[in-house]
Amino acid sequence: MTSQDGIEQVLKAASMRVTQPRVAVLAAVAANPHGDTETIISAVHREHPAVSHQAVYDSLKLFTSLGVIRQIQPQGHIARYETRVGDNHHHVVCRRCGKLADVDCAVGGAPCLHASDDHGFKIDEAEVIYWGTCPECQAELINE
Amino acid sequence: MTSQDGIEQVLKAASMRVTQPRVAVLAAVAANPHGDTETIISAVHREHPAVSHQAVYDSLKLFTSLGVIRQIQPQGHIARYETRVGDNHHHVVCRRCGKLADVDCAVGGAPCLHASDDHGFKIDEAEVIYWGTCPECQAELINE
DNA sequence: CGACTTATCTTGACTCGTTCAAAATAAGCA
DNA sequence: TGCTTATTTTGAACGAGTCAAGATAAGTCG
Repeated sequence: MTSQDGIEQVLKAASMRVTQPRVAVLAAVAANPHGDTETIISAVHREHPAVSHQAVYDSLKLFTSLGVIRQIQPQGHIARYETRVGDNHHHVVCRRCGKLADVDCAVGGAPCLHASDDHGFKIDEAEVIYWGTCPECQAELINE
Repeated sequence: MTSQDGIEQVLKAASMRVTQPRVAVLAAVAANPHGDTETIISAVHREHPAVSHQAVYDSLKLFTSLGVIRQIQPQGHIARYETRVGDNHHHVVCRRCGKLADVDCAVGGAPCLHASDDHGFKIDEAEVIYWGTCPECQAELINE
């Protein structure tokens, strides 16, 4: 799905050009699960030093709107990206160090999607973020 | 709970001073449900023109850490605040205009708090944000 | 009640992730 | 191979939020 060919398919299907920066960005996101923008930019630069940060931002935004990648941005943290989309999974965030991990839906397919009173809103997505403390930080807290 | 006396109780219990800016900020948050920082600052200024934006930021952070108010910050939007805390309710956000509404828990007391696999994280909160389109925006979209 | 201590506030500069805009480049078509 | 125009590069700008130093006032103690 994020293979070289897959990328081209997706882009062409959306009438978008297949460019080096775009391919590099998608590869970087796939290679750095939950990586933030900074990480993605660095990863891209390793292979293609000439790619500008702007191109990375543009590509990330494009892929996000196409549904190929997903942006996650917990409160107080900068944006992170992942290629795992469409399976309705959620995330746990460590309050202390900001680490992020995937969490499959507790309830099944599309949990929590029905609010008790939706105020007339037409809801299309339920985003769940679990907050807590990661194993490493738990250990460090004990040693203080 | 956010009455004049209540505020003093909370602050004193935490060994914090009861100051004009703090009282004004809490009153402003109570009077502007889901108001963003800009709104809170304006509201405070109406009564106390001399209060600085920094004092507002400080107070908001203080009250948030004390658990008196809650900060909500959907992706791509600036921080908003509300005084309704401790009842585990969630929010719907309009993708189009950013409007925010309260949503009571669909499942009951503390839904979704148990992740299927928590990766060793010690989870203390489940934050749910529903994304959709508010009634007004639905109407406008039809008229286009 | 008045002086003191220090938490809190004011002021104003600054950070940093992200966006904007114009000129240069290269992807894809003919 | 050349052309058209979507993308990129470049470099400046934005804005919510933070930092730091000195001024102020809340609470305390005599």
